[in-house]
Amino acid sequence: MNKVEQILKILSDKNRLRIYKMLEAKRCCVCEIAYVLQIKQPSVSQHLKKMKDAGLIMSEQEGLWTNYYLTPTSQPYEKILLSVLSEWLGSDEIIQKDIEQIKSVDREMIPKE
Amino acid sequence: MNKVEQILKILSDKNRLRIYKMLEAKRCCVCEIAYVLQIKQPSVSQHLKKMKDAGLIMSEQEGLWTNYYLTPTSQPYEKILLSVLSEWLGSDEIIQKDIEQIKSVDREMIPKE
DNA sequence: CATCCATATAGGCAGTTGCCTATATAATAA
DNA sequence: TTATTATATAGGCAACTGCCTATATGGATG
Repeated sequence: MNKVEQILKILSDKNRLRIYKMLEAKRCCVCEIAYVLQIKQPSVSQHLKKMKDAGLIMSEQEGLWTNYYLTPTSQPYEKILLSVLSEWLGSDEIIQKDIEQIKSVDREMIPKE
Repeated sequence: MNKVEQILKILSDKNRLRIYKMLEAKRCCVCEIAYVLQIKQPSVSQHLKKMKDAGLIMSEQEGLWTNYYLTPTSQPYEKILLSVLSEWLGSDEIIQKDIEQIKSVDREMIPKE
């Protein structure tokens, strides 16, 4: 039950749901996500840390950038749960705009606060 | 997204997950749930209120007792999500004990504090 | 009516959350 | 090395959570 509870807790936050869907669309760095969510970079880092600790996402260094991406889950229940959530969220307007935006954003061009 | 978020938030609590599975097993009154969860009656009432506000459960008066039961959902995504969660939780030891206990408990015989 | 009983509500408290600003870290570039 | 840049971490703060105790509510019964 703890694993279920943990995943539900992690995903029961609007911004983390948005992050999840963005990472589904493409690998993202912290500043891209911060730009789309319109919150400060440290807040994004904290969300990503929680999601990473829960095993939902992973990261890879690319120079100065850290690219985050979804963990390819093999656990059947988790897999199904996430895909249902993903589909459900797919019909959300904000999510749709996020995906559009994250796909077109250029990480080199993001104004630095 | 708000609906998704709300449901995830409601279910991201261990005791509420246990309540959900108990109500799946049978209609329960507050004192039965309090007995199984080993928490005080007001705490159970509060959990139930939240779950009811989220539309997850409903209640019906039966004399002094209030019987709670799962809302028959027609919303497809919610339905699938809940059934996946339910299956996943079905393999949990604590949940299994809860179900056994809630099925055999006699509401007339619960020691009053 | 008055009492009893199951449940609901109010209020308090400690722990958690999500955001922020300030600062540290680590990789790159000059 | 020093400066720059992206990210991580620390610390603070207001809001929220889940539990408790005390009390209110309302149906059932004598």
